[in-house]
Amino acid sequence: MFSIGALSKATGVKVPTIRYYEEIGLLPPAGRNAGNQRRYGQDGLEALGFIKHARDLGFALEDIKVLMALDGELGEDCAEANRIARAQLDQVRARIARLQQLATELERISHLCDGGNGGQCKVLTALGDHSQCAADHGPVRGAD
Amino acid sequence: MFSIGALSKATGVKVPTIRYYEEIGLLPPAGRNAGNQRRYGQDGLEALGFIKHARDLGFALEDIKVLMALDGELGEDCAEANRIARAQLDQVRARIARLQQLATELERISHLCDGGNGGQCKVLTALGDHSQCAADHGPVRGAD
DNA sequence: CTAATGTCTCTAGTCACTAGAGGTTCAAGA
DNA sequence: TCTTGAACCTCTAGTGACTAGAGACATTAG
Repeated sequence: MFSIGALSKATGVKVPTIRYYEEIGLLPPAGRNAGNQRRYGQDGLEALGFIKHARDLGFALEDIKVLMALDGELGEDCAEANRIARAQLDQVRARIARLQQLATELERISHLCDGGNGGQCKVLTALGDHSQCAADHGPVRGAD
Repeated sequence: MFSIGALSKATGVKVPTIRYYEEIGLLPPAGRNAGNQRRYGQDGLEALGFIKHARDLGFALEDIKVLMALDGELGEDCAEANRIARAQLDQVRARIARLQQLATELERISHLCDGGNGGQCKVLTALGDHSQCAADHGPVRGAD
């Protein structure tokens, strides 16, 4: 039996985060001891480990909820799990492409300063003027 | 003179977002017409354009605030602007590296399903078990 | 003049946590 | 057994960068 602190150490997930996961229904409500403190068994450890790893891979909590539900189903729907994983992969690839454009653009802007300051900051000018951009970078939004 | 809607169209920043920028002090409070509606001039257009472009490049609103303050200073502190731009570039590069590891890991997990389902979903197993991972990917956190 | 669209303020919701207050329980040492 | 300090409890509020909606007022085209 683990306390919440022991579970936290074992998984690397912070204590308030574990409570938060329980609150939003991602983790089933933990059993309590006589003093109302949470106690976890092996299944709790495994569930939180799953969540942690999936989060590290960039999955949204909603996706993780679906994946965990699949895990409990008869036959474990591999197709659906794979679909979610591939969708996540697509997102990650898209984000990489996007960030690479930004890196290129930022490098360009950054080099404008290398030659010194001719009365006006070219970095600020470049940041203000999209039309100077080589590529048509759009916005990057969304989490990890 | 632009209305807030016209400014929105001109810059691609949504109307509530413009009001939000004003609220947090990123944009100076707009002048109002007789009916209490915001009216913007060329300077408003330029300021919002600057913000939009910087946001597209991934800068945080706080950084943008600093950059805009620099822009108004005598001599325009190029060194400081450049420092912020380079810091942003470093962040972007780090995020790219991180995401590339994740993509590799997700590809591996995703391929586990290609051979069909032998009674247990290997995707779910792989997601649950970090020890199967080739690289030691950590968490990816933080916005763009 | 009327109807439709635009704008106003205000509140609350999003995501995935994080921080802090104020109180209770546990575990180890004296 | 007592004490102390760490760990735990619940609850509220804050983060960043918006987004959504309600209900009211303003503008504009026909």
